[in-house]
Amino acid sequence: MSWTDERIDSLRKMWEAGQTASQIAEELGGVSRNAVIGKAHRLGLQSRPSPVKPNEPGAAPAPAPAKKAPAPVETAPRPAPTPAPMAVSAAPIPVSTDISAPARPANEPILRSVGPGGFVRQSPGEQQPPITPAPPRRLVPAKPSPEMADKTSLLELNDKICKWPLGHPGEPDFHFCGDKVNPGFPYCVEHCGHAYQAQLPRRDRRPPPPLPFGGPRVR
DNA sequence: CCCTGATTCGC
DNA sequence: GCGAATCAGG
Repeated sequence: MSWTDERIDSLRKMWEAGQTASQIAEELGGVSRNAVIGKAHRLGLQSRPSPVKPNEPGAAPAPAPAKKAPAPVETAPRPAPTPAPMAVSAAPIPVSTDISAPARPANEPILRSVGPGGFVRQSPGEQQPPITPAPPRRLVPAKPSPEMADKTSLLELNDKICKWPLGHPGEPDFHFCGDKVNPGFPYCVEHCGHAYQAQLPRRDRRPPPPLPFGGPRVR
């Protein structure tokens, strides 16, 4: 594989979006994690918070046992590491379900029970969902933008809507189908047609584009 | 062990 | 320029 303009562009975007080198490599395909890192550096991409970098030039009495190359200690003024702002989407997602909490008479006491371990159970109409679960690390920071307004985000997935991904993780407009699911499946009828074929895929991920012909017969 | 990014250096 | 090998921290 070679670094075509497109691939370099993808690398740039994903790197800047905070994807790990492994993820980028996997996504691009045909390259190793090392290749991605190497390329990123050659491109002059800003290194993101590395697990192994908090270097202070001031005190360096440490022996630093260089086995191979006694590298001349270069204290290049590294630009401030980009803090990679995790945009927590304070999404006021309208959980419109039919379990609409009926307004409880104000004077009626809240019924709670205490479960094993001492935690307090909430009563049915009492769910307070203000706590947005911290998105798993590695997720691309949410970008609250108008373009995303009607896109189904990861956080909005549930059992009733199609989870078919559109676009690629890390790209700004990545989202999910969001249509009503084919009952019993995670996708809508249309995408079930894509997901379930005569035989499920092997270990591969993306056969379609880069195969002029020669690959397994694709309809 | 796993993961991460950084660096080196032969090609 | 490329990337495997290696390093080193979490």
